[in-house]
Amino acid sequence: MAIDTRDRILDVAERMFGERGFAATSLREITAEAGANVASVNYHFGSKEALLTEVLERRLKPINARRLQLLDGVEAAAGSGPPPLDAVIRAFLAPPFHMQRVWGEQGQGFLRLVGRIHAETNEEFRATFVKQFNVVLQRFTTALHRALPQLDESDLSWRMLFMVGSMAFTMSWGPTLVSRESGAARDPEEVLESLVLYAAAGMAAPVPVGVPVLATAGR
Amino acid sequence: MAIDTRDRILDVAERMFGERGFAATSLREITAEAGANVASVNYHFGSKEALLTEVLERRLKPINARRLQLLDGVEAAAGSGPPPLDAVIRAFLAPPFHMQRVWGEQGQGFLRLVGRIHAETNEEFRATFVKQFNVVLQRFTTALHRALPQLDESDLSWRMLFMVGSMAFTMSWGPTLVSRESGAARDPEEVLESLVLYAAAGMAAPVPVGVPVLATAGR
DNA sequence: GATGCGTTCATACGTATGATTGAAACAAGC
DNA sequence: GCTTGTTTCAATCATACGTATGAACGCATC
Repeated sequence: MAIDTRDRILDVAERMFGERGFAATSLREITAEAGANVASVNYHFGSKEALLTEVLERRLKPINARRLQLLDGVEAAAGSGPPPLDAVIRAFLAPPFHMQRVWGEQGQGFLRLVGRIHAETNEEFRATFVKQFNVVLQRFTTALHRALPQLDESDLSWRMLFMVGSMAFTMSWGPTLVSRESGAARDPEEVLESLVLYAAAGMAAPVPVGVPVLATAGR
Repeated sequence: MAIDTRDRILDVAERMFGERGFAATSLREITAEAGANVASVNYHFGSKEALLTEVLERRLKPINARRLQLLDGVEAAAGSGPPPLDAVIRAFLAPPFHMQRVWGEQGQGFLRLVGRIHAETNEEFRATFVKQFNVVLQRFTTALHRALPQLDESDLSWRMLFMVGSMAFTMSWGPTLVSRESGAARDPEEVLESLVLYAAAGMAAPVPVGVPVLATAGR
């Protein structure tokens, strides 16, 4: 075999988890396709869940690191003023799309998995996943708040949820769409730019009119 | 028991599929909680997959019917002119949020399931799901195209993907977020309005400038 | 060429799964 | 009160699962 058993397992698991989901993929399928023994997963990773964690971390760490790096650049360029909205958004959205190109076909499987991971596994695992994400989220929340001072905390949180949703969904379904409708096919970079444009406009949408109800005494 | 075994199974399955996912939920767990025998699922529905189909259709049919009904109203009001963008978007997004109120807590479980279903099950099942959705998608694509004539077909498709992504993600994660950060908590109707505002702005974002390839992706 | 160590292997364990069966319980019509 | 059709039940099926075990292998180092 060309590469390490451990890496082959990671690659195959990444793709299969992305295609069928975590629970629906058996270790036997993974190891069979990876040309390894069933026991090798438990030898190298300890358990199926630990394998998933490893699959995610392998890709997620550099992505999140890159996000922070890009944000650093954006904030440095902005000096003491508010950072440009689209630059902040691009710093957040670009890394996964770029990795897609760097990692090739393998990376694509991972993106689908990330799109899925939000929906799969149990609550505690989601918590682990979110935790890893928390530093990034914190930094970008602050930056976006500076770029959009007219939004209150609640509006900003929801709009970030919307943005992440678009991203996750695009990662998970984009490949399917591209392969089906040739009309909509485009380069990942183009999709990224479309998404940045869309998200920036959505983020900058007018503040919701102060609905009279407003029983939120807490603020 | 108060109601039919069949309905009890549907209710429990809806909630459990939403909470843990399809593959990770066993028929035994469902029937145990529903106070029914394991065999009852196969008696009433034929298989586990058929149960999922039934769970989805029960809620999805009225939602999609309502979407088309609302769109009819919007288009009738617009006469021969282009329909207002936010009205079209609201016609699409409102039904699931309204049903959430009508159906109460049960409906919430369903929304999470819908948010998930995009990511779960095999490809063929996704196809079935999409097919049911196709008429709705077609109608709304046309309407949006009339509201946004400056967008070409490809841009429109991608932006609709972004919009559906926000919606699905919000359905799946909204409840979790609301329960965690009390600061972000709000009425489903308010969330809907935020989402409509966000999506309308994103949809109406300026057409992407025709960038020539622009290979300088990462600064 | 023996030793030690990281890796891979065939194989088995106990459990859980979705599905099926045939009998029992039930309700309704006559 | 028997009949008929529907629904529920306990029990069982074959299969698949994640994990564990201990022996074999590859290959350095001595």
